[in-house]
Amino acid sequence: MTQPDPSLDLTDQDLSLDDEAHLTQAGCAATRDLVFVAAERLFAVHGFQKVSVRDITAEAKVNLASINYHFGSKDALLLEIFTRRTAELNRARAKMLHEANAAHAGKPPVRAVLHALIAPPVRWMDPKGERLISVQFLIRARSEGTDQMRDILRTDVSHLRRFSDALLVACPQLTPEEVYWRLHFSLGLIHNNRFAEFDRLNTLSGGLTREDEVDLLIQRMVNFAEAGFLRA
Amino acid sequence: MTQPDPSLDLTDQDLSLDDEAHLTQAGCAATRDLVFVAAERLFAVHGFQKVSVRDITAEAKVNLASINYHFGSKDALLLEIFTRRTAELNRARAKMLHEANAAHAGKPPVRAVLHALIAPPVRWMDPKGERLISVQFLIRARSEGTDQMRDILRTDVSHLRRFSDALLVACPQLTPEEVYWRLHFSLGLIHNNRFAEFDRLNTLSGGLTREDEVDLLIQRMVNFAEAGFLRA
DNA sequence: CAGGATTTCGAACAGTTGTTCGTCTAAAGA
DNA sequence: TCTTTAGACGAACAACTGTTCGAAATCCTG
Repeated sequence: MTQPDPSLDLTDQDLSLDDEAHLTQAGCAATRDLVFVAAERLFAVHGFQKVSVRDITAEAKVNLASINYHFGSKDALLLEIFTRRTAELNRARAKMLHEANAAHAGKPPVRAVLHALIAPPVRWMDPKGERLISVQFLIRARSEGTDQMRDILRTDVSHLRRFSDALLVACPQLTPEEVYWRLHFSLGLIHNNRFAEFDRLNTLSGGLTREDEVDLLIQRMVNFAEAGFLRA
Repeated sequence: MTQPDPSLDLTDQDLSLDDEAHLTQAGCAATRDLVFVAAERLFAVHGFQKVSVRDITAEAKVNLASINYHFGSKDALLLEIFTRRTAELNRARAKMLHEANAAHAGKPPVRAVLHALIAPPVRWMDPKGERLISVQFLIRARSEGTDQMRDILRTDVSHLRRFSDALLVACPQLTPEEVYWRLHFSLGLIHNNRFAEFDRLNTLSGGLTREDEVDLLIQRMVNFAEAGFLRA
């Protein structure tokens, strides 16, 4: 690592941030946090428009006016959930890309880059974990989100560019345009994995009940994407 | 006010059906058709929940009660658009698969099967055509649709099974489970190609303004998916 | 043209939406 | 102890939702 690329690197504070630092101290769940988790769950399950502020406050067992008092508006609450979860996901991806860079002298192979891109969100999909609703929320935000959310996704190319730069280094035979398209396709593998689709696939394949199902799914996805990148 | 019976399934004699046979004769756009096209457009652009019946009737320049009179309810209108467009898309795909079977003595290669799966919806995405809103509507229905719509998609495995069967024949070295997963991934390539994402990609790649852009995109997607299937 | 059927129209319905207001409670600071 | 202040609470607001109804208008057939 004679000349570290700043775009592929991470600042130390990025990697050490605590995702749950926002919670009220002493683990005491304040009204604000109750609203946050209830809203995220309901939004993830039923969609943004179908959930009213009364549904949220009822689920959180707090007063109706709490949302407007603590977050300003329903849309502001939505946006705060979105920005926090997006930052967490980006951080997890950046951390894995950082480790891949360290392990391969700044030139990680295609498979390592794709793994850093795919593994974090798919790991969140583990039904045993409590991150499932967060990734379901983020996937929903991609299509049902407000214009402001989509602007954030669109202007957040700096995060995506770390991966496209790494893939360009790993695939010198490909033009940048080709790399961008195949990266786009790889992202499509992830976004299509909402859990409603899992049922549809279960009808065909016979179920996903294995214990290590998530890791196996990651391997399948990385295999598929890697083949698309290694193609001539 | 008789309801049509659009069958989502398809037999070989259906391949010659006219998609626009439902329109009022002599091209005269009746109120029902005005509502249909206006609703499809608004739903595709703004989403299902954000569009009210007053938005639709205003866009169509018809009376407010027209939706309930001609379709029964807002949800029934939504469902009719969905079933019709789904049937049209399935028919186009089945026709291409049928032709691939005829051209390859019943054993088409992987590439031909994937092309039959990918080309029809991506062709609809051509901004020059008038099918763009239809495919945008269908993509939206996949995540925002009612439970009834998702039931139709989930139980419509007979359509998808034609392709999985053809892929099983073309890839005898793969287990059925592997084929189903890779087919799932290939579908993800398509569903991720909503046009909002195109802008995001444009920021990276520099724009998609070529005349034959759609055909080139189909080639890229088929290349990517084929590589994933031909992988050992 | 007559008259039944079909469609259009305006108005209103009852319910839900996000938000706001004034008041009350309770803990912290001086 | 008195004052300040952040938060919780119930009630209400105005706007909007999908739907329904009866009357008016139009079309089609005999």
